[in-house]
Amino acid sequence: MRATRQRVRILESLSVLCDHPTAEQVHRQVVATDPTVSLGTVYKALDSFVAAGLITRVAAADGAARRYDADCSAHHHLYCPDTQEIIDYRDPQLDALIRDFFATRQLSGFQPQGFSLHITGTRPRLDDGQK
Amino acid sequence: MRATRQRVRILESLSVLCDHPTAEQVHRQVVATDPTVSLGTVYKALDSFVAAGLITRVAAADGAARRYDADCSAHHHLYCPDTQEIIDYRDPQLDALIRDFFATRQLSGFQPQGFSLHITGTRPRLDDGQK
DNA sequence: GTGATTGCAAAATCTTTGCAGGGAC
DNA sequence: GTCCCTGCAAAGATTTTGCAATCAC
Repeated sequence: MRATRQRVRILESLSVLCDHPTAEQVHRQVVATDPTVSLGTVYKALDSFVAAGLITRVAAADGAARRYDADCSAHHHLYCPDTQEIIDYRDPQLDALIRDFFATRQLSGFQPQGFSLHITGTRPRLDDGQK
Repeated sequence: MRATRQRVRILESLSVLCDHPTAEQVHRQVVATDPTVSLGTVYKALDSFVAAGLITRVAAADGAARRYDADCSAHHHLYCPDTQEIIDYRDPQLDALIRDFFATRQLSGFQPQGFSLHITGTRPRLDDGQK
């Protein structure tokens, strides 16, 4: 994959936007440092990144726009319907628990490759270092 | 909520479409039995149903359109990126496992209300009664 | 030089909205 | 009768696409 100026800027912006931005939000961030980058390019670049496995699309139940997640390490999501916030949640113990569960319980015909737990709840304030 | 002809038809269609249809697919199904129902009405009715808790929106990572799930009982999703299929997966043991986990581990500031596990994998063929 | 990538703008999708008329209660 | 709901069509929002020019390699 070619390292064009635009793509580098977009990747930079993704790391700045540590939440789960929409394509539009990524574009706004990119334009702040490089006003010539077009929204179409952002869409194309994000597609490329997803195809390359650099980022993932987040499954947002509500809200119209798709969102992207710059962080590809396995993690889970806390979702607050009130604020539309999506917060990363990491917990190795939880991962192990689920992984062990599927190790013993075969899903016939389905080969699990990964999983992500979406936890819905209210008033997210992860004021400890949980994130 | 008023039980209009259109809404009844839409609910019927949702139960026929046991997978996770888009608004467009619901509309096609409804029109098959009642050609006068408009797409706009389908959107409005689906919104009402979601607000009333009768159905939920499914978090589809890929694909442009939102999808709806007529089944509100707690369940998980098997997702195959190749076929874009979303398959319901139910497992009380898994539910208990996760519920117990969060019972002991408090997320500070976040009050979990529900959860859903999204399992990504390949070639789903749940040829047993797992579904 | 070659082929992937960009910018632009138009098109295609998907969803929401406004409003007058109609139906459920 | 009242107020919510419908149909329609237009608007809005989001995403994709085509193509000539440009850039990374």
